[in-house]
Amino acid sequence: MEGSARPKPLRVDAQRNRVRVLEAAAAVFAEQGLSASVRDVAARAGVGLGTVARHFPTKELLLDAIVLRAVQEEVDHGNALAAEYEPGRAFFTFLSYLVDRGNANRGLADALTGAGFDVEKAASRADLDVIQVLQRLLDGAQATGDVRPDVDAADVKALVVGCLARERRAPDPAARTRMLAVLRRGLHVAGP
Amino acid sequence: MEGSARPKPLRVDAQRNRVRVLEAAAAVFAEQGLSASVRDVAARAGVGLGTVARHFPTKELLLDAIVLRAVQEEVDHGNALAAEYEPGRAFFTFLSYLVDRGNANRGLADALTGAGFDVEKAASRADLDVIQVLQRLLDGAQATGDVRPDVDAADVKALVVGCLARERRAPDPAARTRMLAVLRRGLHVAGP
DNA sequence: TAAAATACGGAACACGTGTCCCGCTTGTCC
DNA sequence: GGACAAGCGGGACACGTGTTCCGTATTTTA
Repeated sequence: MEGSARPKPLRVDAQRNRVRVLEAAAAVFAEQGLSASVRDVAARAGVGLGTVARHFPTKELLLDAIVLRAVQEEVDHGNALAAEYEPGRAFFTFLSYLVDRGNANRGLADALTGAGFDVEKAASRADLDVIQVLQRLLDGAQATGDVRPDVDAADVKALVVGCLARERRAPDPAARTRMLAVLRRGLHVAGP
Repeated sequence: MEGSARPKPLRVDAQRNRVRVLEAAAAVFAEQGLSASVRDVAARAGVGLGTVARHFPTKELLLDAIVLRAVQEEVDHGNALAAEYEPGRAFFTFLSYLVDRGNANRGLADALTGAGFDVEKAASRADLDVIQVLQRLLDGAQATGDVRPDVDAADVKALVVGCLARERRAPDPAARTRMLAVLRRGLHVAGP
């Protein structure tokens, strides 16, 4: 009830360019992070600056379009995990998933960190949604005694940010495994 | 063999201004992070832009002066801990110290993260020194079996960055304690 | 196919920031 | 105390980046 109820449909070339801009923006932000310039996006899309600006009058709106879509995928994945696995496994699998995604996409890592993009402000839903899903999975894992009860979702998010910081320069799957193992162990409830 | 062997000693007002600039820079970078502007530093010091630029021709040199000094303190503290406590305690105390410092000084947190300052490049000694001390303390704690043997200093540094990310918006001593507890537990060797 | 509406490209502008420069001031030395 | 060197302030410049604007090109519609 939004994209189809517009007063006037976009011209075909405008539709095509909009898609191109979105694809280019996704690629550029994934590679360079959210501080990449709008010029880079326009060049990658093969369009002029004005075209980008018309579809997304402000860089923040362009970031919203990209980041919100990606975050929605994360939220969906988190909910799917919650439905499929028992709480503890769902939670820790989601952690691993977040780390993988953040390492593969610098823009997402930036969004999680809050670098160059105030997630809580304009695109408020974005970060909060990740936090909310994280909280939901965390609640489940804490209820079953799989995770120590004192930590909250913001703690977990920060730990994920730490994992992303590890591979910022040189990707290293072994390090990723180690970091996640430390998190797993650190978050587990103290044994008897 | 450096500050006193200059061809000509600085004029007294130049010496005074140099100190003022350094103090202002330390304060501004601590508050705003390393991306704070040189103009802010000059204004805080009560001097003109030219004065800052003469003493530190480039922002990078100014950052070096501030960051290297602060990092040196951290290194010294780490070495003192190594001398005073047994390895495990020295290591975990140093972690706590790094987190406290990073939370109290946004510039140091930026330096640790590598935000707005390529520590490994010009001021190479800076970050590497923290890494080295961390590695030294870590080696000791691993030798005594206090810390799991697979992690390296870069892993630990990244985890500290994660702790700093937690309090970036709103300082929260309770969260800090929790995060450090998670780290402690996560880094401990697996029990029998 | 011709007229009107719509979109395009990229130059121009605004703004923040690091760096450079020069006329004036202040400290130093005889 | 006067001459000269050294330092000072802050305006000017260079540069990157987000945003705006308008003459031209393309699509839509009658």
